[in-house]
Amino acid sequence: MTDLKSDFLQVFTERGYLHQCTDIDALDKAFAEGIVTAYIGFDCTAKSLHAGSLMQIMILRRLQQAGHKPIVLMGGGTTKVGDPTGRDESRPLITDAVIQENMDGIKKVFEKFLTFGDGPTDAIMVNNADWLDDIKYIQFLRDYGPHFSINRMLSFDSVKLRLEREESMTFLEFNYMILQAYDFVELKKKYNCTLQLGGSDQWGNIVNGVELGRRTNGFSLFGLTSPLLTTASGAKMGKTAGGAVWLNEDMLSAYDYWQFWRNTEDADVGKFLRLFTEIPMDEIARLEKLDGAELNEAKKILADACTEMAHGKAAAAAAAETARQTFEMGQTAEGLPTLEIPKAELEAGIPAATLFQRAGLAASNSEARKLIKGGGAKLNDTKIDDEKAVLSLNDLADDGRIKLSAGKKRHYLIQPV
RNA sequence: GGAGGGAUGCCUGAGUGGUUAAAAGGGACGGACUGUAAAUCCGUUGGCACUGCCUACGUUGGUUCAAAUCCAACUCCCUCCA
Repeated sequence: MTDLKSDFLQVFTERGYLHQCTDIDALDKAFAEGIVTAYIGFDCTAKSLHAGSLMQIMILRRLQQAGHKPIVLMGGGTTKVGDPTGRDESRPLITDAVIQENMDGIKKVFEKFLTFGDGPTDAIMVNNADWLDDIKYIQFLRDYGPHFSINRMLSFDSVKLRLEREESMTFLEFNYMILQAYDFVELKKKYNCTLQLGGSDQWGNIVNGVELGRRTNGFSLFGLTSPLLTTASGAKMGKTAGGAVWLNEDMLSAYDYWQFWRNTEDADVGKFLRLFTEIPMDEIARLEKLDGAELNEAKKILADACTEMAHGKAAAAAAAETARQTFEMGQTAEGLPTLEIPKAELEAGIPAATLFQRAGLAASNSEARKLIKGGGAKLNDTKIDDEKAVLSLNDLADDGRIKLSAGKKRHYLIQPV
């Protein structure tokens, strides 16, 4: 690989986003010469994206900062088909109404990371249902079918793995890669989009689009992928005790989001700082060299920066302060997640296990009881010994609340009203 | 259309009439040690009104004192043949 000239690709490489490119020199040239329009597709399978998609979001943000135009492609159409990539079995079919709802939720995230508008480098968001919904089947087959070889399609990982594992794959899913390829061509025609970005698992799909564009219209398109992110211990990015690390605040509080980043493994701190923050490289180099416990400072900076971007400065500061009081001072902090409960109910007495369950610290009463039995449950920072303990107004702390803790990290306030 | 194989808890996977809420591993959660890290060790891992009861081994029905285990039908998956 020759030296890169474009700002974007330099940053892209140095921060660790680069995995593969169809033609990096030509792409570099394009970036250096003018505005490049690039897109990433997102599935609408949930109401919010989670941390697993954050790298792709950051890439679009970087792209825009470097003076190029990002397109967020919502897979309103392709979600109806379902991407088989990395899937052991077919996804359940999602209805149009759910897809719409999911799209609305996902949009909110992008507004925090990108600037949308009509300007030359303003981001736009488009929905592939706009062109996929009205495809004429025979026409489509005749126009695009001849450019896809079944032999080749069977050799793609998304298909091959499924076949090897002896899992069934429907014709519906088999078509996904064709539609994604078609998306790229359509975006080129509509918006002069010449680059598709994505995770390395999307490579096959992306290459298909590049080739389809060349064969049908002689377009010169590019594909650029980023590594699939796992933590140092091999876990998939974006999962934690409570489930997925959602980016929308109504799905995961800013405090929990901050905690997620604060709990990053040592070995990942440098990588995460590069990928998920905009802290300058020399500063990151300094931070990741910190030794032992000092590295915790770097984790806080990481958590601050990430939370700021997703939830705003104020929310990030509040989350950091809550964490500081809770973990460093051992106090009961204002900003902890709080459950309100009618005073009368508490007066009558509530089993501790029930309260843990209602606060979401345990999935069921049994689980809560096991937590208490295992010595992991605390009431106002004191271990609960009796799994049948009943809480009442007598258990309120001096500030009139109850603090419940499950393990060392998960805390909840119970506020009588 | 025909022949054969299969479906077990969050996942992988053992179990082929009672001692099975179901081996083992993984994951997850909790504890100890730490630095809100990793590694390691220990414990827990279907639900509930919890020394008991209920639900569970693809679905439905049957045999039996007793079924994840035997039988029948059905559903879905896989392989081979046409």
